[in-house]
Amino acid sequence: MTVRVRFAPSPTGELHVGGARTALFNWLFARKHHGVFILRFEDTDIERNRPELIEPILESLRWLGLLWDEGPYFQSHRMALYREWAERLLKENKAYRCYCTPEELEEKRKRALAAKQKPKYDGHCRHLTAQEEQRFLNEGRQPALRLKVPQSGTIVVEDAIRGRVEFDFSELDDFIIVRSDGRPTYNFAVVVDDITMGITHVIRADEHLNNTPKQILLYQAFGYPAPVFAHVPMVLAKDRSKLSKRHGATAVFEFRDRGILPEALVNYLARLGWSHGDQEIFSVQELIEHFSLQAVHPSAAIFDEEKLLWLNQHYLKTSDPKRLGELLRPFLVKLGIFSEAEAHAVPGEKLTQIVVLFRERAKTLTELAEPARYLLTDNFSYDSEAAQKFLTAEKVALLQGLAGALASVEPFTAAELERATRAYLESQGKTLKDVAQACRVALTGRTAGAGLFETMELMGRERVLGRLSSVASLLT
RNA sequence: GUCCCCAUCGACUAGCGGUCUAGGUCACGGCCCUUUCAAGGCCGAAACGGGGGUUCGAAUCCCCCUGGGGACGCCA
Repeated sequence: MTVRVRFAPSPTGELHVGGARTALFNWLFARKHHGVFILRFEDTDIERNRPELIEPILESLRWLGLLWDEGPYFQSHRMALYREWAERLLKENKAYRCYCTPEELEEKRKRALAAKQKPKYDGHCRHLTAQEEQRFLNEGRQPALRLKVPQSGTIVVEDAIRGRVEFDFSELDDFIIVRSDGRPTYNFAVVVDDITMGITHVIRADEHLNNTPKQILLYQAFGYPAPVFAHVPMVLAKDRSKLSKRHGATAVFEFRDRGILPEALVNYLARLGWSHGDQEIFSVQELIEHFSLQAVHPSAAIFDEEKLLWLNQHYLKTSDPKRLGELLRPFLVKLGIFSEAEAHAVPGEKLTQIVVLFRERAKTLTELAEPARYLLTDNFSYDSEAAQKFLTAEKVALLQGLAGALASVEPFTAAELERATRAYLESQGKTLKDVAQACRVALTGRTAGAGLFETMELMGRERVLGRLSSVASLLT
């Protein structure tokens, strides 16, 4: 049987890293088993739905490379189907109409909670007579539909990650499957969808484990075998609480915008809660090859940005510089270094050179783009502390002399520049160490950076000579 | 309150009864390399939550406690 899995977000927020990991596990599982990865939007909650979020979620998945084979489907387009399936349960006497109002139910729930009891529906409408129903109808009440749940017994969930999990029917109640306005509830729509879409493996977040017995009951009511369930552990913030906005970046887009590479996020997310021996770095191909639900660690995992950053740097160091250079352009704009048009006009070769020179010093594309400010423009500032420390009168004189020595270097390459610089310093009885930092500050405004001569080459003769000879103006 | 899940270094994890004086990675500390910062190399500190069992033997199996998380909606 072909493996068919689905990722089913609800369009109530951006795609966050927890959801992204769930999607990734589904995708990997599908690819590994040559199966089908289906995308489905669970948008039956008309109050909280935000249709404008659908495209960003799709774009997040595309950016991560998690392309779906089928869909996206929308539950909101499948209302007739749900109605039909609900009708069937009603006809077979497996479900019944409930005329209790949300207000009445809320009242009962509060009372139960206050009495420190588990809130459960009391079966009030389970055995209504025709006259009673008519009376409710006359009052103008719109019934919801509830599933008849056995009062006793147990139901077993065989979870691919957690093993056997047992639930007692006494924990369950006759839950609502269709709202009084005719829209299906989550548990009902999910099961109808998973059955009709032929889902073989339900890989989803841990928080749904408690819903699973209800869903299995629905499978039984419909007379279909349940799929394999796999509940993946939650992704937690540093303080062990559920990841949320107050913890900083959580949305996939935020990481993209900060200059995280998709392959780094994918690698990180895959390795969060899953492992394959001691291996840390995985290509997508390796991930597909080695992924298994059995190897998913069952406990919740804390999202560690430091490790993500380390992986990001790894991919910055090892990816094709040309590709990375092109990725830099939007960051040039975002950092205010260039206008859109200017960023577009920067020769690709320059960007590639920046990548090669700085990739070992940057953890993100943002950091990688930063040096372009002093490399490619004159609109940069000097670190006054550094200037004060390194640009002494003696050093300034030396640098001005150096400007003269470098004026006619040909070609203007790192190797030639180093030769000329060392020769000049030797003639002055100085070493490179004596002037390197001062020179760096004069050229870049800062004390940290790439190799001095490589920096000069990339900067170009005009900027180097100009900055060295005008260095006196920086004296304070 | 009830139910469910989880429990190895600060973090992610390896470990699936003896090979564990518990391994790897991130972060952290030190040293080396070095024109700075990085990168890299080497070294180091750092964990089986507690208590009972089972067993010749337990990080590994069972129970209890504790701790953390989740669910208990006409939300998903």
